[in-house]
Amino acid sequence: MKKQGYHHGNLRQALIDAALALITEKGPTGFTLSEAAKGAGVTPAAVYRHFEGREDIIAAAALQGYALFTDLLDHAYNNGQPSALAAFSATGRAYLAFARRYPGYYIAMFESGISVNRTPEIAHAAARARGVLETAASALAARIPQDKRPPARLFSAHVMALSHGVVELFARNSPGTNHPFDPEDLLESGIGIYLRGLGLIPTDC
Amino acid sequence: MKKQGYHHGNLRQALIDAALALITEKGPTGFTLSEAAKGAGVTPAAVYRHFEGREDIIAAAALQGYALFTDLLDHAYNNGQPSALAAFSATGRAYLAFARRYPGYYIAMFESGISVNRTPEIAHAAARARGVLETAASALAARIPQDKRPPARLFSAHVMALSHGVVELFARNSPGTNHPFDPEDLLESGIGIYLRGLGLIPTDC
DNA sequence: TGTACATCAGTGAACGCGCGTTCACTGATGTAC
DNA sequence: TGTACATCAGTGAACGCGCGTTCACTGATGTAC
Repeated sequence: MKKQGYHHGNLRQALIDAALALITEKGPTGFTLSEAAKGAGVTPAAVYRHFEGREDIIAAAALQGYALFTDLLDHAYNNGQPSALAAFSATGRAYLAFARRYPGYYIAMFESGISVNRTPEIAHAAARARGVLETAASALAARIPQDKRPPARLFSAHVMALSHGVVELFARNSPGTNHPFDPEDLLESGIGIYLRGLGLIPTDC
Repeated sequence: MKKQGYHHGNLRQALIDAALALITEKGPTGFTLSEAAKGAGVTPAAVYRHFEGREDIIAAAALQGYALFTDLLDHAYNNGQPSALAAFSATGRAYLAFARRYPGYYIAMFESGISVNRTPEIAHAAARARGVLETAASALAARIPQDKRPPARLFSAHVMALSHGVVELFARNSPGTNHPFDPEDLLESGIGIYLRGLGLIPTDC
């Protein structure tokens, strides 16, 4: 937050950061253009030098979020090392870790009402993130006999749904709600059981 | 919508219905007290005869939603008949069916920002719904050898998370988004693989 | 059955507020000569 | 190095709007006698 006089320096990013802070603190509804401007130490009118309007700020935040998300997933995937299974699990954990470490981005991406199809850029960024999960799923699927192999997209969709559900239902600290399970454990055990169901983890039957 | 003159008859329910319609159409943000009043054919001020304010309407809708949700889940569970497994699967399907048939209720319950702990009534209603899923999970868990049986709450949480994730990521028709999978198939296959992982459906290993 | 009256669900005008957005402007910066 | 000027990122005042909420009110309903 280095602000020296009339010109801001990097107002665009400062506005996105302010928006993320507001979203994190008060939910997607609690974000207004005016307040984001105030957060960045600037008049509401100045916002229009960098964004088309209120929604455009959230969209920009979501776009950044998808890029970061992809990076984290990709880093967790680690080119499928040390094993397809370990890499896949790590990717699942990274999903939850992202949601917990960057709630503002997560909300902008999934809860703000911004459609992935708002701009081609966002659609592309979201597709890249999905791509990482599907790559991880493919590598893992290769270990299942071809005739009983489910489409990789199907089970990456399962893992996405499970992860998203865990985030939304169990990783949001609604005041007063005390969840009986640690979200990380919940996701880990859920994916474990699921992978056993696919025959990718040995059962003792 | 039978409105005969000065007195409305059942304004309270009419307001809830108007709120649900608005929420369904425009999302949780697109709901305003004034517009709900207009939808019910009444002055905004009249709302205060029945509700404490804007949020109170959503809370009332959510409460009704939880009651209906519980009924549907309970009906699908059907006292565990014809089998624990079939009853459990039916309950999972009912989760998704509720979200698709009553999107307004679903949004009020899960996406509106209304906390389950807002009132004891809502908390209780939500707990009842969860109770049905846990009962179904318990009956099923009884078929797993006791020493390797996971807590019923754990795997009912898994199924809730998977179901919720499927609803949020794949059952919302964001304009322009074309999902490769039918949500019902996605949930069904996901639960199937999961149950196989628990050893509740025979594998051929 | 008819009248007086209490109850209560609605009206409609008014309010203050913060919002998003616009506009003509001005101060700072960087560049050409 | 110094000056003139173009560029552009910000200001600040103003706007119209719809919001939630309040208030004194009034019309409709139901009940006591």
